[in-house]
Order: sequence, then C-alpha cells, then structure tokens
Amino acid sequence: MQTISREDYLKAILKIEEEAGSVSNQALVEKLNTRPASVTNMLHTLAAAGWVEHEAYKGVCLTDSGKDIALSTLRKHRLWEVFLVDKLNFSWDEVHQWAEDLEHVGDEELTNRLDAFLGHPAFDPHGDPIPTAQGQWSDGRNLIPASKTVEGDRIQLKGVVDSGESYLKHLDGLKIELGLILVVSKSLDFDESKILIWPDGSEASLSKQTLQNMLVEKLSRKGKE
Amino acid sequence: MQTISREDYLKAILKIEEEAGSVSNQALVEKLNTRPASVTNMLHTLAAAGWVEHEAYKGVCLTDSGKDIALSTLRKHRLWEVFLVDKLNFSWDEVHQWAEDLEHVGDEELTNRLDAFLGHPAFDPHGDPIPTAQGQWSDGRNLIPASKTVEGDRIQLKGVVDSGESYLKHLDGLKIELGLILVVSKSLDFDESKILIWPDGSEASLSKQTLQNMLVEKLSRKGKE
DNA sequence: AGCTTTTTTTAGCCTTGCCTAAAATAATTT
DNA sequence: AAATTATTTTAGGCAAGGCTAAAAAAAGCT
Ligand SMILES: [Mn+2]
Ligand SMILES: [Mn+2]
Ligand SMILES: [Mn+2]
Ligand SMILES: [Mn+2]
Repeated sequence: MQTISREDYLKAILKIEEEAGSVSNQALVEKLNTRPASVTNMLHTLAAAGWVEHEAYKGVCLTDSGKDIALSTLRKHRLWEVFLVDKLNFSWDEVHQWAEDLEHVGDEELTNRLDAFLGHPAFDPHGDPIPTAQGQWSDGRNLIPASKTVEGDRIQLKGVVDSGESYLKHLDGLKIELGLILVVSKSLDFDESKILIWPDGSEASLSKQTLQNMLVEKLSRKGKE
Repeated sequence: MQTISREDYLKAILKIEEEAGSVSNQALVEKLNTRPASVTNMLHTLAAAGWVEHEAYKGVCLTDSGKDIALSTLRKHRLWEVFLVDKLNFSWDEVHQWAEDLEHVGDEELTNRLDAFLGHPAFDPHGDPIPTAQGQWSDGRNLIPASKTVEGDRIQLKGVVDSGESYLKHLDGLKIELGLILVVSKSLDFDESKILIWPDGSEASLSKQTLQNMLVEKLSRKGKE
C-alpha cells in the first residue's frame, strides 16, 4: 500500500536513476536527508511490495510498477507546482515545499482534471518536464548549462539544474527568470565567469557556479524573436 | 505539534460542539469511525498540547488555541472543496474525500491565496459557511429544513444537513442541486412527504427523510426572482 | 438501593517509519 | 595482500496512532 514516505522514496529513486544511472543507499540518504538504516529498512518494504529490486550491498532499481508510482507522483508534484505559480501567484522558489505534500493527494482522475485546468502544461515552474498521464516524460529539448556558452551567444533560460530555494532566490535577485533571453557579452577565462546582457540593455557578471546551474537553449544570434 | 490526525480530531470536536453542545467520546468514535480507546488516547495528546480541556469521564471542550486550529482546518477543507467543484468540475458528492486530505496542506498564506483565487467564497459546495481568515463563521442565514414548509411555499435549496455521499447522490438523481428553486405543491399528512414543482414544471414527490435534510430559504411566494 | 447497561479508561499489543550504535561487507590505499 | 576507509546491514529503541480485551465509572432501571 502506498504511503507518503514510500512515494517519496520511489520518486527519489527515479530521480537518482535518471541523473546517476545507479542508485546507492548513500544517494538516498542524501536526497531524503535521512539515515542509512532508515534507507535499508524502507528498501526492504519497497522490495516486499514489488516496487524495487534490491540485493543486499548491491543497490536498488525500480520495477515497472514502482516506476509507475514514481512517475505519477512526480507528475502530481509538478502539476501542483504549476498551479501554485500560475494560479496562486507564488514564486518558483516557494512552491516546492507545498508540492511535496500535495503530490500525495488525489487520484489519477483528480490529477488529470488538474492537468486540464492548467492547460496541459509540458514543464513545471523550474523548467522540468511533466510526465504525461501515460508516464511519458522524454524531454525532447537539448539544453546546455550556460557555462558552456561563448561570447556572442543569444541564450534563453529554460531550466535549472539545482532547484533548491537558495539558488532560485539568487536568480531572483539577479532578475533572472525562466524564459529570459540573455546575450553573452564576455567570457572571462580566469574564473570562468561571464558578463551577460539583459533585454533592457543592462549587464551583469555571473559566476561559474551560477552559470553551471542555468540550463539554456541557444537561439539564433541575431533574430528579433 | 499539529498532525493530520490531530487536526481531524479538533475539527470533529468543533463540529460536535456546534451541533450537540457537548462532546462525548462516543460522539467522536462515531464521527471519526474509530474505537473508544483511540479517542481517550488522542484526547490526552490534545490536552497535553493545550488544545482541549479534558477531565476523565467528563467530556472534552476546545481551548481558544484548539478552536483556532479547528477553524483553520475547516476553512481549508471548505475552500478546497470549492476549488474542486468550481475549478476542476467535480460534483459535490465527490469532493469531500479529497478535501479531507487537502485541508492538511499549506499554511495561512497559501489558504488566503486560494481564498482570493476562488473569489472569497462565503459557502462551500454543500452550502456550509466558510470561516474567514479571522476565524469568523457566523452563518447569518436562517435556513429551515424543507420538511417544515407548507403548500404554496416557494423555496430555494441553500444547504444540506447530511452531506454524505449517498444523500448527495440521491439528490443528484432527483435533479436537485444547491440554488434550485422549488414550489411546494402538496403536503401529504399521512407520511409527511411532499410534492414539489421544479422550475421546468415537472413534479416529484419527496420523502420526509429527504426533506428533513434539505436546508432551504423561503422566498416570496409570487416574485419571478 | 441494587442491578444492568453504556461509556470511558487502562493495559497491552501492533504497524509505520524514524533513530543510534555496532557489525558486516565492499572499496580504496599503501 | 593487508590495512584503512566507506557503505550497508543488523540489532535494538522510540514515538505516533491505531487496535482488542478487560476494568472502572457513570447512567438508567426496577
Ligand atoms: Mn512528498
Ligand atoms: Mn519543480
Ligand atoms: Mn482530514
Ligand atoms: Mn463541505
């Protein structure tokens, strides 16, 4: 039977699988901010339910049914985030905490109605793709970290690597939001920082770390669009 | 610290206080569908938190802080019900189960934004008043059960006594919904049933039990409005 | 008043999910 | 290869919130 904690674990396993290929207990300890013994314990529960395959000391991976639950939970999380930003006017750095609760409410029917109400959004407020009702969530886009751009590039912010509150607030402070178009004015070799130009003509220097976490799309270099 | 279960108990105590004056353990057993020992247990927890006053074998009542929590939870419950009906197009008999979960999500800020988004509704989909952010929820209306109407009365359905799924579905089947205006065509003494006339001219007979659970407002007897 | 029934509490147990500490295993160094 | 370090598991607890069964108290009856 699904519980809040079990759904959170499955979602965490899914994300670690995506970004690291294999899932160690240690990775779950960090992602879920818990203790190794708790992880081992929960993996036994999840394995008994048939949602993961787990061999002691070897690691864990999702089964098909486990992946279904994880994707459905992730879908709900991201749809609720869209709701909170689009309808309740929260900013992108405030919504994760509530979505972490809301994702455990409702069934497929409710989720699909929410999806329709929101206009079937493809991405959440952090630029992350929203799995479909059928569990598809191939991204399609080819995003690169802003740190890999060169002078003269026109880029549009489409996502973030780190969607933690502190990084998002940092971007807020720089007047950087999803969809913003910037031009790379200068690349400083020395500390890998770059000077960017805002649409209003203002300029600012962004650190390597800030740039690495910005996922951007390269636009044609001159077009007005 | 607040938990889902504690909020549910406080809300149940509030409602029983309203409708019965005093709150027995037995009443909580029935309202929350649990066992007497569980109630005693939780009342100790709530008393220790300072949310209720409880004397063994004497009963329980809310403290000011307990009432605050109960009202806030009830407010959230009813606002989410409005959301589900008005925005996601659920029917009034489907929303309670989800509101029972949603009421435990979010803080005051989120609730107030939801309230604003919904246009500060005064009543939920079952006609129950929604407490304000300041914890006011005096009804103001003077509703009577439809069983107390007489031939010739023009009445408008404004609420229900029993908002359980089966009764609401029963009303659905009769094409009776909140706001509907009916005229009392005949009162049958023998079984206390009545024949009602719908706006489209159709008629139907409603049983005493059905009528007792309909809360209506008497309208002027001839006006078009 | 004395007996019976209902209500409430106590006692004891269970499940979920978390924890620490210690033991076992795997991975890295030297 | 042996020693050290890191990871994972086991063992043993704990808190919340359920449960049943039995005891205690209150209420209702004769
Ligand atoms: Mn969560
Ligand atoms: Mn997100
Ligand atoms: Mn609830
Ligand atoms: Mn309601």
